[in-house]
Amino acid sequence: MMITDSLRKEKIEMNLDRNRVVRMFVCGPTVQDKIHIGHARTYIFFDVLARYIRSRGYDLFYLQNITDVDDRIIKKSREEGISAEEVASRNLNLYREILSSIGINSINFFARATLFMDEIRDQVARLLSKGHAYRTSDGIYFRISSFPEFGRLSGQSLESLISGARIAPNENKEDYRDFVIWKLRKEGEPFWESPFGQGRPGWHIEDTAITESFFGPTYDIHGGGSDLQFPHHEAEIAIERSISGEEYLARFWIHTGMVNIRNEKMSKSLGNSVYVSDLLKSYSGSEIRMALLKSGYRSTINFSQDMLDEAKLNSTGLTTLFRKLKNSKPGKGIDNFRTGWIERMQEFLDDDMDTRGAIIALNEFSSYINSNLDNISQDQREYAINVLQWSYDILGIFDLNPDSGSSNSLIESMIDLRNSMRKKKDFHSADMIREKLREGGVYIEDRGDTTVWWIE
RNA sequence: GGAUAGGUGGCAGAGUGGUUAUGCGUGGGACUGCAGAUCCCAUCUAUUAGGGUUCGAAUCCCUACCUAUCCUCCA
Repeated sequence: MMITDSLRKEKIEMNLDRNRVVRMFVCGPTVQDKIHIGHARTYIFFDVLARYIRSRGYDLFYLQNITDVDDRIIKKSREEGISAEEVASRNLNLYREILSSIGINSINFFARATLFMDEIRDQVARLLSKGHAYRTSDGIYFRISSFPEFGRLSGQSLESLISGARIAPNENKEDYRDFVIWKLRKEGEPFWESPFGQGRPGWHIEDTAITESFFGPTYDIHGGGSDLQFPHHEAEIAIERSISGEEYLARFWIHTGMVNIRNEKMSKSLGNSVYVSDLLKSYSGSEIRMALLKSGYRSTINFSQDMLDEAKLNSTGLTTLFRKLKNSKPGKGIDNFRTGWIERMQEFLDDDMDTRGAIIALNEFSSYINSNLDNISQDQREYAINVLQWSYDILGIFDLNPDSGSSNSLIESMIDLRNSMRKKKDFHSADMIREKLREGGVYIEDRGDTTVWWIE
């Protein structure tokens, strides 16, 4: 399959190896607060990518880090009078609940940074001994001048970073572009022991320590939001390659676009964050997935209520189709029945994970089956159910509604009674039964001489 | 100022030289006792502006204007 590699800045063949584990790492959140729709966009995309790669016969290990110690978490712990560890644990639990609500089930391991202190200290020590890092009075810094390729991923040259710089000067640093890898302990902050003094890790080195301990110095896929390209992913590359001497850190770099609100990025200061937990009050996880997967993964999404409402319609349509297929009676079959729908979706996904194209193909499939629903044979019906099942497994943009049509003698007999009323043209009584069923949460639909029902 | 994406109908959003996708919306029709779902047809005189290349440009080139993201908090 083809994928746009952020480092090479072109669409290239993603040649993975079926004979060994495919290693994918995606930058997870700092567990300081609830996650917003922008996080969801990124994690839903990589969830689909992971599912798809696996469906193609690869054994993929999907690793995600969790930043569970940082300035914002510490700030929050002070505000609430509880430990930073408690803040992090609480938000991590919330995070995992939300992931499961939006159908993200592909992550093999969540690596909390604070559980990898040995590996972090070890990386700091190796960088120091190789001359890639140095001590100051407030911490240990990575020496950016020792890694000339810094800036390649984000298209920034070291020089241009000087002219556009808007960072506060720090006289402790040799060069203000240097970044911290170990922060020495400050009063009232959590700290860990280390040979270079009590303190806590800098952000960038957490991820390299985690990936090195799971995958070694190189791995296959590194993903994350495009806002992490600079400086975070640049720093990861600089750290790990300085340590390993390898030509690369990850073979493929994949970045998702931002989700904007009214044309602006979500941020705390603008107060425009849309939290997933709030959306889940009105929309299902699969509807949220539909809304986000309808755009190409690299494009900026301008979030709106309309977008979700439209996705909800799309999603419901597919759920309805699945329900009908499960309940309808087979017909004689139609000639020249069109197949190849899964292959068509695969073509889209093989071309830079075009989920939007795959959804369009799925909608066409939906129209086609709906048009022929009363005529398709048992085999054709099973094929159609397979297509939907496959789409559900990979994209997760609608629901399979397992409750519908299962045998329930009370409901069935009420429907039989209603249909005999209808035959006698006693529509008043028939409508009353329908009303009663609806009060009990049972929806029915007359299709020719059969009646389909489901529970919402 | 630098880097990177873009600017397409009422809205969202494809399309890298030659029948103007697709979804939502809107109008009409079919089906139905009704409802629901679905299907069909139509509709919205759409390509930021100005030049250029070409038989032909949304697509390639130039200029201008505009927008977003990044340039050490960030998914």
